[in-house]
Amino acid sequence: MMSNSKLYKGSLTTIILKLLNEKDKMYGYEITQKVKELTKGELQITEGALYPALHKLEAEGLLDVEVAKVDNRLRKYYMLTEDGAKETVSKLTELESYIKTMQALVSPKFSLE
Amino acid sequence: MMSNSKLYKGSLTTIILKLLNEKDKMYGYEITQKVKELTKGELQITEGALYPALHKLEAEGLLDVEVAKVDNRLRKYYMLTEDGAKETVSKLTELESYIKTMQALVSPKFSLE
DNA sequence: TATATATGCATAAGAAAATTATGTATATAT
DNA sequence: ATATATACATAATTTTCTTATGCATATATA
Repeated sequence: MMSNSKLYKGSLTTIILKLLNEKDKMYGYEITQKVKELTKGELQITEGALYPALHKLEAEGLLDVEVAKVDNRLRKYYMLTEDGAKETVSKLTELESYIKTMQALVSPKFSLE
Repeated sequence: MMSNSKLYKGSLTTIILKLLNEKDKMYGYEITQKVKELTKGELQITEGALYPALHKLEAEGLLDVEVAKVDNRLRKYYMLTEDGAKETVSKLTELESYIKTMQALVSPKFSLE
């Protein structure tokens, strides 16, 4: 995670889960490139943040891993488990809620009801 | 800061600055109540997060402080400095950018250009 | 009258999630 | 030959929060 904003703290898990929800399996480096592409370079996921996050999600049983060798280089493909798919929905709901809450705080026109 | 979500990390400074941009001076406890009201209880700022954050903003020269005694109880009123007003604009721009970026990541229809 | 709740501040210990710096290794372009 | 891209990993440190605790006064309630 690297950007000029501190707001992304806490968002990495949500991002990983969402990407894996759209593409059934991805490897670490691929995730960093996809995020860079989707955000036009605005958000660069650092390896020091990404790999520990992937390991944690795997340890929690939200991701399964599958090792492959491509062009003589190692790749670790990650995919959502059933629990991971549920957690993705939950995280996306949280994100939506967060955005609404922040809009209510900073722009009165978005008041909550 | 206390809620069902972990996404609020990094948002507290933005919230404080924005509230002080709308009301020229506020004290800590008042900020916690205002946030609770605006978010319908969704977001509860804890004292352990708020007071250190206020002290840090003061140390950075973004806030000025003014002590008052009301009903025999102490209040520390905080207000934006000139730098604080500039930083508020910057933080709100960051928040807007964060929301757009996250929407681009989680909902393809909000792609960045 | 005792006691809980609200108001108002503060800090310390610990956890979570990043940043920054390293390290290893292969493939490809200059 | 050398830099850049691909691909993984971890360790030290920093930031920001949670949880717990402490002090003190005012007010509502049992």
